[in-house]
Amino acid sequence: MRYNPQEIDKKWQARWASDHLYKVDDDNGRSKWYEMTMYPYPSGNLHIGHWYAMAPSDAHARFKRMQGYNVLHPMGFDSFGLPAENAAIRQKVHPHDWTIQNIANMKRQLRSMGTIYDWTRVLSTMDAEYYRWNQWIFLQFFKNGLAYRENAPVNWCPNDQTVLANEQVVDGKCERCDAQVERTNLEQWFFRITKFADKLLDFSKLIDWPTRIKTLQENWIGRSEGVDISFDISHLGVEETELHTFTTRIDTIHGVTFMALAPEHPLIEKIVTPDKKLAINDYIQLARQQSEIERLATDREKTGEFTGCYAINQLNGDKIPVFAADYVLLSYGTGAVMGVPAHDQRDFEFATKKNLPIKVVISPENWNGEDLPEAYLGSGLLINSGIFDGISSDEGIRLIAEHVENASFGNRTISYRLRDWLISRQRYWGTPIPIIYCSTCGTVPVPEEDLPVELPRDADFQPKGKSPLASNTKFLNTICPNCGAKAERETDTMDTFVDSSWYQLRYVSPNYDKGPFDKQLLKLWGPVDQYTGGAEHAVMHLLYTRFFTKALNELGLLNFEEPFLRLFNQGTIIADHHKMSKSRGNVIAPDPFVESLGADVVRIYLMFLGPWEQGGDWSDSGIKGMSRWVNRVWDIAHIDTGEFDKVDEATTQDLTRDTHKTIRKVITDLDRFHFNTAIAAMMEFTNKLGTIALKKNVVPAVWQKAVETLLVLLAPIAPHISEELWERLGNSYSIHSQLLPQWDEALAADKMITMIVQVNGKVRDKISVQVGISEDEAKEAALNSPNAQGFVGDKDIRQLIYVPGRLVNIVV
RNA sequence: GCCGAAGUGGCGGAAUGGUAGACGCGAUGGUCUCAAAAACCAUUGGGGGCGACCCCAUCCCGGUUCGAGUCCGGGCUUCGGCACCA
Repeated sequence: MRYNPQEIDKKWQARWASDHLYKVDDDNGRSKWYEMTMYPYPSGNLHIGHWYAMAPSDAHARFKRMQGYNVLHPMGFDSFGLPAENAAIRQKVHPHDWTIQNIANMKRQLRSMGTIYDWTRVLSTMDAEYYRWNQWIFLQFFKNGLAYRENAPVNWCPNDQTVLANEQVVDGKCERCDAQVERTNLEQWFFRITKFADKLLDFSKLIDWPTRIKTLQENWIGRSEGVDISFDISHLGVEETELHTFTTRIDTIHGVTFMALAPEHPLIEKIVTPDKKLAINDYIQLARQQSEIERLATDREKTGEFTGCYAINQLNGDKIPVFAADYVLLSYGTGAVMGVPAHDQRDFEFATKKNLPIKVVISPENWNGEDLPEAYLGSGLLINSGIFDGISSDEGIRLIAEHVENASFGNRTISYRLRDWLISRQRYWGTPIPIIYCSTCGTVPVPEEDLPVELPRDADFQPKGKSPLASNTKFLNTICPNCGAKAERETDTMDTFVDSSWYQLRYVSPNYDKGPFDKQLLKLWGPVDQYTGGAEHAVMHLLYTRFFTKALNELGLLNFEEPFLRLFNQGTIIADHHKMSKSRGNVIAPDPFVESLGADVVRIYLMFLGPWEQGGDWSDSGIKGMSRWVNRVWDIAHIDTGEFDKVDEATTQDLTRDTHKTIRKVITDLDRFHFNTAIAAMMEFTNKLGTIALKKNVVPAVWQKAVETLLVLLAPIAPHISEELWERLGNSYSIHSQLLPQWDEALAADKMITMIVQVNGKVRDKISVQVGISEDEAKEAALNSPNAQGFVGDKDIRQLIYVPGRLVNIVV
């Protein structure tokens, strides 16, 4: 009887389903372990990248289960989003129907992997019973000032006819459709994530996150301490009497020779002098056509236009020309820069281009007044700085900040690169924002009891520059919940990152209808102990969900502050040394391999390819090795020990030792996601069993134990074949309800070891010695080694290095 | 430009500062077969020697150490992320 994966996979998948083997009890007396992998977008097919994320995480969750934990390892679908809407536009399929079909297919594929997902807990974000709680959370945020509406410049994708967050613009192009992004203004809903900037910088409550991800988030938040300093423009006769700018280098304030405003800065239109108006308007038009990313390109020449106006530096009375310059961003700081060409490289380039004076206020070492070839960014003694001359620039930062605060020219402040989270989408396939606009009462939140605001099935979702919901009058027209007058609904929907910002809370009680989650059950399960997923979500998803957790915590809805205590990022899988892509034609489809070789072989290969953390290189020939191994395990499990007639005590002891060594290696490796080396250890063990099977020289009971151990260790990785062989060996169902064996250090310990004999650090001999050998005995044995003696000769022995259990190094 | 990760046989990859190349793929030879496939056995970093063995070898150049793939300094290359952040 040969191993027949097609039959065995189906047999056990059906049995596990009908027995509800993976149904999770909320409280079964064991310690909880909540392990999640990032849920997929239901694009229609699980590709090998999905498998690469899910098979190892499933194996790890199974491993924890067999360690005795009560494991929750759920699965769901990120089912709102643009691809469904694009498919609807292209293929005239309703996004709902398209997504439902895809989910059905992907569920089938996920089952074919032999996963432990509890399908009674599956969630899908497009369900009204899910997104109503998006709306509910939105209302809580709104009531607590964490959601607000503002007219703001946004990235506009002309192709998708929609707004993109800065984070979703890649290389000046739309992340999803690659169209060149433009800039425009719209009324948008925001979540006030910036309020949590400092809390998000605090990683102290995390148990284990990659430093890399923490650094990325730190840089993304981009906290910098500085001074908000104002320049006097009261003489210009406009409403504003001061021009505010943020600087981290207040010590260079006396070196300001120009001001640069972002072209979109509202002040520009007001202050521009009549003779400059034409040129400025042209410049603003030009800047508007450029995406933010284009404007930020470092190799670009600095451009700008003089507004004809001057601002007054209140520290020294200098008259400073004000420019519009597109290297200044409206979205950072105050949208205005004080230009200090001598001590900032960008300002230096701008000043050079515009022939502006370069005034040195920090003296570089050994500087004797010549022109600077580039900006001097270092510290030094202040010069040309009035009463601050002669003090160090580092001290200047403190003293001048104090001075401007006392003089009411400015305030010490903290600026962040992080911007508030724009959640409005002018799209159909998403969560409607639960807001009503009334001509009398203004912006009115939908009462909680009226939730969900359901997404209507019929809508014209062809993009027309505004939300498809705006053309659905049945949806649009409503009654003001406040005064009963005719009113209109908000027609924007929410960013799908809202869905994924709290889904981990919903899995705990996916059908709960009195709130987003059952608080009691969440006390039991939350927070997530282990999260796994790709590093591409380092800043967006992971930052947003941390923000949600902290905000819900602050609103008293959660008793913890971090969503994911441990995070593991797997690498990406490539094929034949290249990134998989349709154009290259090297995309691996998992289904054919599952059909021909079985799910277990595909699972094993994905985990064997390389370290999970670093990704792996798939090759069609490599997977054959896994098939061979699994077949060898099959054969070994079928060996009849009745024929073992040359029993040898020493070999039997070796087998016991190898069994315990293998347990130790596999368990410690699986715990740390080192699947590849755990599998290698099991292969080695299999090879040893194969040799023994030929020699028939061990005690049958020890053999039996060794084979069963191998199967139990294999179970998390290859659930089907291990279950089948477990049954064939006469054990009771199910192997997946077994506990992993414990290893015994004493039994795993070697008796004889190979000791290395080195002469001057070079290996000259390998001798077999007792484990407990004393230092003196070891040294003597080393000196007596004939091989080593040949290299020592009659030279003086200067030193003998002894490393217990390892080597002796003879230094001559 | 900045930040991060990585560079080891023909290939994917193993190696608490202590036997470099575990495990697997591929290749070569053999067994089985009419033949092939599959499977199994053996060999497989390069060079030298009849041989026990010897020399060289972990991107490059230095350093620390009895001993470096591993630690330190400098450089090169690849991949990933971020990027005029005032």
